[in-house]
Amino acid sequence: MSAPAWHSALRSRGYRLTPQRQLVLQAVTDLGHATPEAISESVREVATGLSLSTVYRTLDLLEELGLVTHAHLGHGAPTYHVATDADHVHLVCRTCGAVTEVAPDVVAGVVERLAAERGFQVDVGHFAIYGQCKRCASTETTERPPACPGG
Amino acid sequence: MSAPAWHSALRSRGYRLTPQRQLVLQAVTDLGHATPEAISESVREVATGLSLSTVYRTLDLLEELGLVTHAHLGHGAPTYHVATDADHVHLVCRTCGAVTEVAPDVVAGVVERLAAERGFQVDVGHFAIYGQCKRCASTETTERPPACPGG
DNA sequence: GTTGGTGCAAAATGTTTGCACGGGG
DNA sequence: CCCCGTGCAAACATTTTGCACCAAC
Repeated sequence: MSAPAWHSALRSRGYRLTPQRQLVLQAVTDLGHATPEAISESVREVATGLSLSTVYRTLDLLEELGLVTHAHLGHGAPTYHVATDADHVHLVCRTCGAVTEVAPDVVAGVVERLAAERGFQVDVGHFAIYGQCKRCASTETTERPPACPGG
Repeated sequence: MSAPAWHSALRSRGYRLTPQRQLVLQAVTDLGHATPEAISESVREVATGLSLSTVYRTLDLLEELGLVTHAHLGHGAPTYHVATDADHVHLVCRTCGAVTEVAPDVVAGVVERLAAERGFQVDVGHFAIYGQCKRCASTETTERPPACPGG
């Protein structure tokens, strides 16, 4: 493990090393795409008493330090992942809510075009691409599932 | 006015015509990108007593009928617009929060590719494209504005 | 006159904040 | 020993829901 990495990321900025911060970072690493609520539950499986507000404060801190980032996959809670994870784009189905990851090169053309034409630096992973997956599109006319699971 | 259009959209599905529904649809039309809160305030300028829960229920209904749609421009409230508006993509700056609209043909390549390779039908307007605008990118090293206005 | 729609208030969901105590450095 | 970080509870922001009344048809 690269324990020294986040270790010094905190220390060098004057922040303290606490078991809570280690637990949250570990949970984000383990869970992949984790909501604050999920992180809180995950931590509670191995330790007691980590409060939800500490999870929020810790995620803010870890994000400020560049150790984690968050993405919006729907109208619900954001999901956090470790910053060392490779960038990826999320496809979210409006009908079944399924989340699929695709490589960022799928949107590379758009990224380059917006950079060249507008000087806009795209963060490809931050918001999902929304739409309808193959299966749901094909059953479209037959069934009409209720609402918009992913927002 | 195409009053008969939404008129019959409601009636043909067995829904009633109410002043509240007309007011909400009018407000969405007038405001362009409107949050439920903004709609509520807008309506209150011309009428009294429209409750916020009715705004939410009415927006759900109008969306189900295909008269309005919503988009997520940040971590805050979603924005609603009339479905007859032309599709457009939103660029949101992580630093200053500015929202810019771009034509959907900028992302047409991605849309086609995902349709061809994955059978995924993209709703280009639903989630914004997140990143950093030209001005904020150029002042990046100088200033460090606080957080993430657009989420 | 029926029944669906509305207003109000309360609950649910997601996040932030004030404050006193305790542990990290 | 200092004071940052934590837990707890309460505030906050947004959306949903239960229920009685009222209005559209």
